[in-house]
Amino acid sequence: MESRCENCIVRQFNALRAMNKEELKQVSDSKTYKTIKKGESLFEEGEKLDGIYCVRNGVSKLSKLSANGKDQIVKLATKGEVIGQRSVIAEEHTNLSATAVNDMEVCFIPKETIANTMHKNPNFTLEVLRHMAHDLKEADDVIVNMSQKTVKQRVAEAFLYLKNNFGEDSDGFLLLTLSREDISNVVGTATESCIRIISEFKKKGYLKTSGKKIGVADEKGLQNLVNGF
Amino acid sequence: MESRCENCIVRQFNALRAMNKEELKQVSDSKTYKTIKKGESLFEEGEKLDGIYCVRNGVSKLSKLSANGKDQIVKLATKGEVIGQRSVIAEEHTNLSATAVNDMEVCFIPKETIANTMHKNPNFTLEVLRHMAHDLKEADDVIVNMSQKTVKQRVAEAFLYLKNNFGEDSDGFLLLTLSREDISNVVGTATESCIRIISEFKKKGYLKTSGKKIGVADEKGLQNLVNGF
DNA sequence: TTCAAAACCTGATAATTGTCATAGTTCTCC
DNA sequence: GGAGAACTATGACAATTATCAGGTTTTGAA
Repeated sequence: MESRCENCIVRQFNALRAMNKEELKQVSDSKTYKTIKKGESLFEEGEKLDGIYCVRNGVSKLSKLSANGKDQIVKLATKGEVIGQRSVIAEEHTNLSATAVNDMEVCFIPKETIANTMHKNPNFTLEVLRHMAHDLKEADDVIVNMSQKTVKQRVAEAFLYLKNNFGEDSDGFLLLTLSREDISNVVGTATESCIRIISEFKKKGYLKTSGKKIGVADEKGLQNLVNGF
Repeated sequence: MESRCENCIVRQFNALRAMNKEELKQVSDSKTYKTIKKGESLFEEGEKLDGIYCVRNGVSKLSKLSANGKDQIVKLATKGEVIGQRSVIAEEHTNLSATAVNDMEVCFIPKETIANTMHKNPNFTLEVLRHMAHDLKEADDVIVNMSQKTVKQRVAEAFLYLKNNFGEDSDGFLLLTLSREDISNVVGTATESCIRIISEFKKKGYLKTSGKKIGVADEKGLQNLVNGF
């Protein structure tokens, strides 16, 4: 399953696209390939990271344990995204835990390789900066949603997000299946409340289910709910 | 009130510390000095920015209007901090509005000057990146607090934050006086709920007031509350 | 100084959300 | 293929928080 970064499609989605051939070669030579099984963790909150992870396949949840014992999922990272860069750049311990939501394939790139390129290639650093600027905007938007929208609106928004970012199969069911608990932890609510709202949405025709799978049945309806109608 | 950036103390707190003499001269020559009165806005959400603001004095709230008509304050920026860099770096319209909470003095630096330095000086870009990494961490923490802590805990936390980041006078009253509405908008709650909790904290001896001024009277007590005791 | 507007405060009530208890369902793995 | 674990579901109730309505106090501008 190993391959050369130069030919990696995934790279097109992240800051590594700004690297030149020589730099990519260095990454290719120093990287290690890993598989992580569903439920296993890439790293835990507070750990010191020696490099960053580039996701080739699968999805990871980035979460933080709060004082009341609940995990808050802050972000879901999928194919093409890089995990751990914030901590490596700031030279701090990680602020979040990363856990595989399904089976994953990732490349681990040692921090020295990254630091090396950042000192030599301003374009790469700038590209990393742009990606982080984007992450920051998203985080700010999440803050506003968390504090100003009702749980019902946030659940609706979560399903629209899952549909638009992870897609659906030919029958209209979400490709990324999260447990009810994970959905609650994205939304920031009690699992029971989340389940109740999903049931309600099903009754109202906004969602459909088939076994464990959930699908968006009425995107407009959900969108109206999010917008407060 | 004009002065040379080379001698500006404020610069020590932000990414401009990584600039060399020549670059600072360029900033000094292109910057403009502005004063903004309490309540006036530096920019509104959705505007296109032609540069960044470096705060020399005063405090600005960065907020976003949500669908229900309430402002959510995402960050308070004070002396030494830079405002608008995210939007300039990402070359996007601003995501937040910036409004002066009290009278401000700021320097406006055209984006060309910044872009110019970023392309030439990797250390500067890296320093900007580090600051943004820090902002992102703080934003992630806010997300967790918003979704997992009660309003009471968040109010307690807000006062501890105000004390530790903006200081208090010799009588122990907060130097930064926010309206009850602004506090609610930081905490993400209804103004009435916020006022009620402030009253309660006063009765319990956690806070003290004198006219419009509020002071932290029992830091330990507030901290315990935040931690869930 | 005065008066209107804004800010602050409190009570009553309703709506939202969380918690606890319990039961059904699905999944896993021996 | 069956036992136990984990996940999903629902009801009853409690706690939290928002909303509305009415006051008082403070502020700022004429």
